[in-house]
Amino acid sequence: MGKTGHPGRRRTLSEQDILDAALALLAEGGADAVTIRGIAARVGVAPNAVYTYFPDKAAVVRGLAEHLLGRVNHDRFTDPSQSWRDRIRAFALELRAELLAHPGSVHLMLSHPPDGPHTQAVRETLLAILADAGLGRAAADASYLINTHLLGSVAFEIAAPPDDPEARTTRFRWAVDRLLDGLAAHVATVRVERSAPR
Amino acid sequence: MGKTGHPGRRRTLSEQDILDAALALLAEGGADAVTIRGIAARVGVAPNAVYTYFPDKAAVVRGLAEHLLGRVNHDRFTDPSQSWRDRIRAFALELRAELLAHPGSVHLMLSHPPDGPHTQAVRETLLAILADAGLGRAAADASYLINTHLLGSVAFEIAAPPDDPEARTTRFRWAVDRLLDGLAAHVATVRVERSAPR
DNA sequence: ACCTGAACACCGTTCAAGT
DNA sequence: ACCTGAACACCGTTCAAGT
Repeated sequence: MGKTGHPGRRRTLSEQDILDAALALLAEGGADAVTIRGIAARVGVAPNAVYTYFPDKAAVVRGLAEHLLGRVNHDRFTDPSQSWRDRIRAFALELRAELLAHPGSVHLMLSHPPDGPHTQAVRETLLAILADAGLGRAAADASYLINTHLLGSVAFEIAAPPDDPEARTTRFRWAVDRLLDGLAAHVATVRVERSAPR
Repeated sequence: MGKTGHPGRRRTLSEQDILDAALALLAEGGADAVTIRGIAARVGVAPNAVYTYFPDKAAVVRGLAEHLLGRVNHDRFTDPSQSWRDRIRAFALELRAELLAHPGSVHLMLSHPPDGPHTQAVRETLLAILADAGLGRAAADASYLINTHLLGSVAFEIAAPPDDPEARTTRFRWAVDRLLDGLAAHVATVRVERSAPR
């Protein structure tokens, strides 16, 4: 199906092959190792052949970030039997773990902000939780606050000298709890406004 | 004074000349434009001559970040006549403005975390305010929370498409206020522990 | 000590050409 | 349509040599 064009054409590669190679390079050598030439060498092709699948390096990097965000399981955060605080805590910890597992991914996302379907799915999951929490119109700002803290936090952790990883997790949880306290205080404000609109 | 060594030597450059050139390149072309060869060309010297003043590019970049942090005026944040909330708000807004004025500086700091005297001065100013706020042992974690949010926030703002700058400032202030609410709630907790130690 | 010229080992990207 | 070889315009860094 689809318009495969002429049938006699070679398509030795797929976009996924390229993203897999990029992911492997990211895992082995960090963000600096994610290189068009390195990807090409890893999939056994000339460097410029990569440009058949992606228009430029930025597109490859966005695809890579998308691929990473596609690995998060949303179901655990939409379960309404848990409190919104617990759900956001779990959400933040899961994404942090995913980003920490791929050092350099944060720098890639900060320099080339992704905006594909997986990215939007993650954004909407977070927005749904915040709406459940009762943040109303401020849900978007709260989402921005959490994303911002998450990326900044992981970027710092990767750049900083490797001290005790358990202490870093504790520090991250502490920060998230302060954030949640701040959001909870604002929820109370919103509630007051809503019950006394004038 | 000092040990200038042999008097007949040329010293056409200073470390400051190199940092000034790097700052100009950062202002003109962003983080990617900060390049050893570009700096050398701008100060009128062969590329490898830069290695006489700095051991490698990372050192230049750290020096550049240091230079930027040296521009913040600490006095405005140590004034005890203002509330700690106002002082942290001013601190965050000032640093954000300084970083936004030099697009790319955040990426430089995130990839090469600075640790010179100006960096430490900024850190200690923030710690002092947080100690004033009554955060006690949690001051370090709170400082980390604010730094993390600040850098992540600015990185996001620079990477995102240039929408209304005033709206972005409003969003930033909103986020800082949520953070302060969260910290204030924790101050109350600390106070309770201190007045009832057993 | 400070600077130069030349080189090494890389980059991303483009172009012309082959199938 | 997809791939190759060759090239262009860059990087950071090192080395040997000059003063």
